[in-house]
Amino acid sequence: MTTAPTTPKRRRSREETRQKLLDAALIVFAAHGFERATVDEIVREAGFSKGAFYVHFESKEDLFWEMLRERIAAQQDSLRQSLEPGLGVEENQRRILDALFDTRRREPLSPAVYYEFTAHAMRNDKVRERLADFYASWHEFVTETLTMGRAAGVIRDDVDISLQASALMATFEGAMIQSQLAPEHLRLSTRVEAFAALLADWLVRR
Amino acid sequence: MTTAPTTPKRRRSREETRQKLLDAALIVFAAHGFERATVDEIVREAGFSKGAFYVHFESKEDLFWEMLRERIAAQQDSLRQSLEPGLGVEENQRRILDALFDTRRREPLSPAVYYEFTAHAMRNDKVRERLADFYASWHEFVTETLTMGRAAGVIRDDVDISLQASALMATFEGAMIQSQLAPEHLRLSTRVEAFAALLADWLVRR
DNA sequence: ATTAACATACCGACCAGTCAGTATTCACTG
DNA sequence: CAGTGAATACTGACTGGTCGGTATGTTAAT
Repeated sequence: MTTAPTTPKRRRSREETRQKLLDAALIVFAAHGFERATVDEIVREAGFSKGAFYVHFESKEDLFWEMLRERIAAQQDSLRQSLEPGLGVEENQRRILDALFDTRRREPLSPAVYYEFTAHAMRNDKVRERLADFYASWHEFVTETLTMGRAAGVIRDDVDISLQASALMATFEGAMIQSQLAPEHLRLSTRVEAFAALLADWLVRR
Repeated sequence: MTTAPTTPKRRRSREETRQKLLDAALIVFAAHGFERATVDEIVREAGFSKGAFYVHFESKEDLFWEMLRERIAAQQDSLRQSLEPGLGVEENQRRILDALFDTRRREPLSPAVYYEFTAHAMRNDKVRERLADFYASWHEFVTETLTMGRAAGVIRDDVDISLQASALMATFEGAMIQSQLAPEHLRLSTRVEAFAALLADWLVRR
């Protein structure tokens, strides 16, 4: 009697290869961005040949979508885990903002990659619509979180919650750009606390 | 006796060519972005040959900087003109926010071009530093405007003004991204007024 | 005749995607 | 269990095309 039937060797190998390609893609995209990253470098990094790539993915963009899906899911999971609804008002508010910044700071894919692809999406309707779905899922996530905050009496409830979520997301995106781009003396990454305080002042019930 | 000595024909022709190339570049960059825009298409659009291009510009990136400088100056001029310090509080606040959105909406260079180049800058220190200078000039502009608003008693003055300017810029950048990217039901461009009201609520003295 | 302004042909590098071939594993048979 | 053919996973040389930049030629003003 053998051990419980595992997935066949073939199949396991296939999935391993796919995952290695995804991992390599994460590294290469982070280093060079979407346009400049080459399939050749991705497969070299993964230790495979070009042919292997096109067995697993239709195109470079196809691969990118897969990677994006994985990353966004991971980010949302990370955020969900850092929210503890049982804590006090002050503490919870701080946690939300800290978690927002921390999660993005730890992200292996640099903000530049997201912005580059966003720019790409702005020019291509098909791509834009697909990326908009991801954006919508973020919006939903933020709205849910704000709803929890309102229920706990932490978040102000005198404005439209969807608009509130949009505004929070907009502010956050902009802050991320600044943290990457702005000259040192204006950089917010070095004073996240101050910025978080501003955001809090805006969001919090008063 | 001839008429007053104008600039020599040679020279005038040279400057005209340069300007035509810049105009064509604006169109082509807007259509395809920085990476995908080709020098060939720019010169075709301008009605010249490739040789002419490299007489006037060192490289594609060189041309882009020139264009960026021109566009940002134009935007700031446009904003400056729409601010009339003599008006009432409510009216002036509305004008500031409207002007912000309007100016960017009318901009011939699409937001995508800025984001793509920003992403490019995030990966290259030399480029980043140079783009950061432009960012700093925007920050200075916004700070000056806020200072005027404070003097008029319109803008709240209980937070650091530099941070306030950064936050306003961040929010605005994010809103622009959303207006290009978000799905229709979340798009802010169709409800700028609501967003402006949120921003105002945050900025305005209370 | 000289020179500035521009034209044209070209180069070398790059790169996404293809395809015919190879090595490895699996399924089946006797 | 050995043997065998077929399917699978992957290889890597190749293609067709693109594009930034250059070298050299041509024209017209001075």
